[in-house]
Amino acid sequence: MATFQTLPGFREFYPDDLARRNHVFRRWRQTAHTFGFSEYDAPVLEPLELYKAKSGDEIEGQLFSFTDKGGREVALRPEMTPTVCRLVGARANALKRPIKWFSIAEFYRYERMQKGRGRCFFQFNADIFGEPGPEAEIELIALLVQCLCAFGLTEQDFYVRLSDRNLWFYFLEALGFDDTRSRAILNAIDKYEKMGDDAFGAYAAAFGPLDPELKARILALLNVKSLPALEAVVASAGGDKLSARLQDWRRVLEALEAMGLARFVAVDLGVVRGLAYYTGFVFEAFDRKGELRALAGGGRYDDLVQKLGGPALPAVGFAIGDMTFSLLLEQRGLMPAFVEAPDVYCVIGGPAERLAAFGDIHALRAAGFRVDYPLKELAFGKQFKAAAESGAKLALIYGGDEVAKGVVKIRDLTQRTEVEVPRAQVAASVRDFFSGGGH
RNA sequence: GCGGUCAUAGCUCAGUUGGUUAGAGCACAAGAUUGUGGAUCUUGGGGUCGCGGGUUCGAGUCCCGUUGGCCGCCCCA
Repeated sequence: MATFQTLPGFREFYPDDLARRNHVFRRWRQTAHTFGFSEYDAPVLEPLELYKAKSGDEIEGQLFSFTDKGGREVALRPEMTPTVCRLVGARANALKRPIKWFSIAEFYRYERMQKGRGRCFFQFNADIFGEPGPEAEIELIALLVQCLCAFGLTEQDFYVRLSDRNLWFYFLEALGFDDTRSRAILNAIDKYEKMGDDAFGAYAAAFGPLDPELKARILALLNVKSLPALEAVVASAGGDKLSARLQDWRRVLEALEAMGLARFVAVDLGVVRGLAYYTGFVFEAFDRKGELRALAGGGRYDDLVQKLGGPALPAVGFAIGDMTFSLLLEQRGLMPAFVEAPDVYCVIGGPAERLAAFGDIHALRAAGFRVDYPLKELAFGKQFKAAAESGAKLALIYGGDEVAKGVVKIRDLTQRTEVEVPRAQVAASVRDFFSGGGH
C-alpha cells in the first residue's frame, strides 16, 4: 500500500481511464466545431475576488482558496463562467459577432464526495455572447442535445427540461408579488420537486402564509408540461410582458421542432436553478430514468459580464460535467471497449524479419496510422493473441516465407481473412482498407 | 458541516468461538508453444490485512481513535 494517498475527491487517470476521458472530450470538441464554436482556455488559478463578485462571500467555503506567496487571495476555478465573462468583456468590442465559444477544462470545488460529484471534475462549457434574442438559446440547446447524441444516446436516455426565470418573475409580478417575495417564491419552486409543500416554509416564515388562491396559481404554472398548458396558465395572469415572453417561447420551441429535436425537450417550469444570476431561459438535462444527478445545466445571464467589470453584454451558456455523463454512457453500454486500439498490429518472425518490418512500420506511422508490434521476440501464437487483444483491425505478417518472397501477408482480424501483397504496396493496401469502409 | 455504512493482492472477494508461515478467482509475467485468435495446463511475482493505539500468552478477527471509500442530508455556480 502506498504511503501517500491522493487527496480526497481527486481522481487519477490510468491509461484506460484517460482513453475513455479523451474519447468523450474528442466527441464534444468535434461537435462544438460542427456548430461553429471556437475553443478557448484560461488559468486554473484565479483571484478569489472574481468568484466573490459573482456569487457572494459565502462561496469561499466551497472553493479551494489560499493566499499565494505574493499575498494574493486566490482560488482554483470552480466554474468557467466568470472567467469567460472576463475574457469576452475585455475584448467585447473587437470580437466578431456572434461570439460562440467553448472550452473543456478541469474545475475544483471543496465539497463532499458523492455519486457523480467529486472535488475535481471536467466540464464542457459553451456560451454565446452578444445575442439578446432566443436565437442563442436555440443554438445552445441544439448543441447540448447533439453533445449527448454524438455518443449514441437517444430521447429514451435523456431529455432537456426548459424553463424561464423571466416568465416566473413576470407571472409573480402580475399576481402582485414584489421582487423580494418573488425571489423567495423561486427558491421554494427550486426545492418543490424534492420537498413538496414544505418548500414554501421558508417563504411563510419570512412573509407570512401564502394566500391559498395565489399558491394554487403558482402551482399551476409549476406543473406546466407543455406549451398549450403554459399559454393557458399565462393567459390567466395577462399582461404585455407575459405575452411577449410567450412569443419567445414559441420561437424556441418551433426552431427545436424544425431541427427535429422537440422529442428531447420538455417544457417544465419546475426548473429555476439555484443561484440567482440567471435572467431568462434556464435548462437542465437529465437521464430519463431519473437515477443520476443533472447531466448538464445552463441558461441566460444577461447581467453578469457587466457585473464583472465588462460592458453590458447579453449571454447564454451551459455546461456538461464529465462524471455523471460518463456514468450514463457506462450504464448504457455506450463507452467503446477499444477507444485506444491500434489500426495495425505487426506479427514478426524473427530478428531478420523484424528489420524488414521496421521500414513499413515507420512509413505507416508517418502516414498517420497507429501501428504496434511486439518489442521482443515472441512465438507466432502469442503474437496473434496479442494482435487480437490489441483491438487492431489488421495484422501485418512478416514471417520468413513472406520476407523471402518480398510480400507481406495482411490479415483482416475481424473477418479472419488474409491476402498477400508485395512489400511495396503495403502502405497503399492499408490505406485502401481504412478508407474503404473497412472500419 | 451532519448521519449511516464499509476498508484483506492491481480488481472481485473468502478467512471458523481470537490460534502455526493470510487464501481463491480474475488480471499480470514465464514456460508448455519456431506460422494463425481472447483457450488449456504448469510455474511465478505481488499483502505492514487502510493507519495508530489498546485488550490478550496470541489480533485480519475484539475495543478506542484516525484516515479514506460508498450512500444520504446541506449545497450544487
